[in-house]
Amino acid sequence: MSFSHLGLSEKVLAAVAATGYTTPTPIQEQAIPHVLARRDVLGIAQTGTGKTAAFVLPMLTMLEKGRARARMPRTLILEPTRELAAQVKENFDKYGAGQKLNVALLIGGVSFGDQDSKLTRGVDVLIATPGRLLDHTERGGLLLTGVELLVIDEADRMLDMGFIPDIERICKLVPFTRQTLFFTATMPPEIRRITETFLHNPEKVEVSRPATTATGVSQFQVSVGREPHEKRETLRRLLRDAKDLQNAIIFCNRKREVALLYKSLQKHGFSVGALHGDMDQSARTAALDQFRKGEIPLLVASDVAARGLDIPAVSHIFNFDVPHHADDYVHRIGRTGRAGRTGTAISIVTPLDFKSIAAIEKLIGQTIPRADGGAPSGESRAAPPSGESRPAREREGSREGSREGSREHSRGGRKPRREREPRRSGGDRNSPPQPQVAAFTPPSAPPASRAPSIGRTPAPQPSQESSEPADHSHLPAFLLRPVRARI
DNA sequence: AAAAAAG
Repeated sequence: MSFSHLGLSEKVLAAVAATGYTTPTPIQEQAIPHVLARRDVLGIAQTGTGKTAAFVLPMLTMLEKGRARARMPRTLILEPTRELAAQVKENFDKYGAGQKLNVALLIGGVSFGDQDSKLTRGVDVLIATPGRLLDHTERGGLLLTGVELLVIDEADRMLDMGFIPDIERICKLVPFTRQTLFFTATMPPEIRRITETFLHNPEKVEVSRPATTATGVSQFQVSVGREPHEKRETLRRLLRDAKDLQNAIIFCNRKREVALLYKSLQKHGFSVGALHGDMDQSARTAALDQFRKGEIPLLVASDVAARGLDIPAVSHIFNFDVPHHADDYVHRIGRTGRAGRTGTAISIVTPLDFKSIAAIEKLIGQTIPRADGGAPSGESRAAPPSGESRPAREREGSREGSREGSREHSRGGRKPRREREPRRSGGDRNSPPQPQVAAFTPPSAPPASRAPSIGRTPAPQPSQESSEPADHSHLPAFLLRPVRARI
């Protein structure tokens, strides 16, 4: 199976080849020919399935002919969040490098004027979030009557976010005869209804979605009391003890909590970024960039980061707060274990969260093993602590690429288990000497007094005190904030 | 109960 017989242009094939991809994903293989045949497509797929390229590549092929007129974009892509919009833009930049295509990003939080002047010059591809797009159309700087192809991405999420009325308005502004590509991860009744009005005789393309959680993701829960500081202490300990932790997204339910936890982790010396919707767009972009590049290993985030964001190599997800919606849990932990990799997802659970956890377990059809000792409900303690994710590691065999290969293996302390030193050095070869390590030694301990948690792990945990004051001594170097403060 | 998106 290769890209070459899907009907893509030479230029696009060359661009794909240049990125190193050789085999289309199922959604790409199924959708691309239909898109090129100018059919409407109903795509049921989540991010991580290669969905974005499934529309970007054929669009690039189709756009090779013709050119844009002022204020009249030829194609329009709607995304629920600014970050997703930016991510799609990057795809056009990557695959469309050889084409002199005008691609514009219309999102909130950034200069309106720049966007307007770009529209004036004419754009082939407009990628937008609904609010800012409507802002432009209402001010008259944008005409959608020339749109030949409309992409509605992450439709179910737009529904959750209350965007559907906006989408309906936008759909009235584009020609009835346009081609429409509609992507959604799920098919709730409301979404089914709008597909009937937005799409004309669509080709349905469905890829087996990991309806719940990817198989390569080891999930655990850790019980704590309800005091905020207990959760923070527990998180720090989990971060210190996690095995194979390369980077992690730490989800909170509220923006305020994101800000708070971010500050707390910073105070404790962690190299951490934050991401939520009340931050400046520039700060959002910067945080995400740094996290993607590996400059910052930890990202505290609201659910703005829960869906769709494509960060291929997230090793750990922490739910600092258990999401109240089971769906959100699935989306959050979907940020790890991507592209066949393995990952670990750990939820910090207070007594207030039992109902949510029950709902989550029901949805995903499995129980989430406890990584801690005392199960308040008087249950087992089963699982290995935190990042152990033993099954994942064994399955894995060898780590992907050498990229950051050095970081893992850092665990110390615990049982030696399977020497892998030889491979380690191999893996390090290409990476810069990484400070690191010795780190994950079972640090001078979890607040042993603190009941819950991982405290009782196989490893003998010296019971000392971890007094709130920053105790960096046991942090893996890469988790540490550089001395010279960055901002 | 909260997040996101327009200001």
